[in-house]
Amino acid sequence: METLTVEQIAERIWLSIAERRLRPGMRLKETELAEVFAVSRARVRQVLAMLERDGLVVIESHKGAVVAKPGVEDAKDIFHVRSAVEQRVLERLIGQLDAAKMVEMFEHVARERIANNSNNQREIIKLSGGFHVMLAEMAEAEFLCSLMRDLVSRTSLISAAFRDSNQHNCGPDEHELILLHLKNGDLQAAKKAMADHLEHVESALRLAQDREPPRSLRDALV
Amino acid sequence: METLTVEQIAERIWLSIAERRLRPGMRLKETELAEVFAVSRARVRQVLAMLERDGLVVIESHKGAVVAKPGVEDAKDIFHVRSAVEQRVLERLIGQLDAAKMVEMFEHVARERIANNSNNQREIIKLSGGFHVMLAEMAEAEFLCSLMRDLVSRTSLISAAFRDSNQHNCGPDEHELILLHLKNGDLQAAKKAMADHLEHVESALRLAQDREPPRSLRDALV
DNA sequence: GGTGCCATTATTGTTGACAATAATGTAGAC
DNA sequence: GTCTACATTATTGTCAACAATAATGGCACC
Repeated sequence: METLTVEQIAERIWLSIAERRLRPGMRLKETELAEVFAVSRARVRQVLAMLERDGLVVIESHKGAVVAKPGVEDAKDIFHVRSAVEQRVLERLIGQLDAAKMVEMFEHVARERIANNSNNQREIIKLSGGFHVMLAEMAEAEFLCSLMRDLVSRTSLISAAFRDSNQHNCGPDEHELILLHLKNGDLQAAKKAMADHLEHVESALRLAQDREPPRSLRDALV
Repeated sequence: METLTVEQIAERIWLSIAERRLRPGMRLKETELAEVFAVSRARVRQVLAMLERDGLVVIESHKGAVVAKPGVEDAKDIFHVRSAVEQRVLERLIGQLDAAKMVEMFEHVARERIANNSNNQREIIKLSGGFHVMLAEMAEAEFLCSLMRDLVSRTSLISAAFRDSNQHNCGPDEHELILLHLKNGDLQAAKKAMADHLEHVESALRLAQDREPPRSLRDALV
């Protein structure tokens, strides 16, 4: 059996969080993860460090890692920053588009639709986040790209923490609408569609109050 | 002698980059760093991973770490995102201010001025970047804070790469002006002052062309 | 019976040795 | 003399054992 790379393990954990199999506040013991993924603890440590930088887990010295538990304020801030960054991505993207990129983008949405129809939750999660990262990549701005990756992973966590059901909330139709406006070269319409899309995602959550039950006795008291 | 922590080493390296003692493209060998700071290679590795996430170094598999060499486009993008984020920080900050914070902020500027007068380059660099991070901290938004830290460190690198002399370019006067507007509760004026300040910093650089001489033969040819 | 203290255990943090990989230098063939 | 193939070296990647720390449970004492 091939040993998993750091990135592969990180993605697996990210997916588990997005699928709400790993809930905010849950502890991630190094030895446990090492056994599950059949790798050394050193590698698990790298993975956890990476997940921490993406805001998915928090690590306390000599205490270990737990899945991060974003508050309502965190969520609102991230959505606000994200909408600003997505606008910036579109601004840059409109000047960098060509036919090949356009095709690739529509193909991505097509894959989203297939996953949606077959109700493949894992693929749906990967692809709907991936759409926004792809836009940033095609804008060919290194920093925007890494920032978007960060924002998407944090959004996944927020979505997992505050969403009611296991249903995804980032459908292919709205993505396609953005692409259509881009294809027409209508930047303003694309930005509007993006803003609406993000607002739909945010409003699908219950950000009014912290509804999450505490994960442990400690959480209930602290 | 006390062994240095990961953060301390990272700061030392960051300072060296900001002071242009470490130039973009320079190689950072693990064993070398381990000797210099008298720590194990494992710790150096953690430091390098941290610096990579901050965009200060790039790590290639089996090749090692080199000081990042931002391009003009990178620089412009980072400044653009930064100005947007700084505006957001001020918006949040205006609602979170109290007398104690105000005092602390003016004290920070006072320290900047002292460092400026005594021409203590190291302190100047630390404090002028620290000013913006402090603002984000006082806005009490976790994500904005970590994002600002990231942006400030990337800005330091850009500044080191594109600035002509070793002179700093983020003086205390403009910082104080922002604080005065905040004290008066004039958000618009504060935002304007911040935008002007960032523009001054950016225009002090030579972003028109890549002036950096190549760091190695390879760079000159590739 | 409750409470504070100490021993035990579980978990993280650190280190040095070893393996894998890429860069460098060298010798031989043409 | 130049080029290619091979050996050497330098550097990074990986791991498993050890040390340090915090959580747990038991015991005496009040």
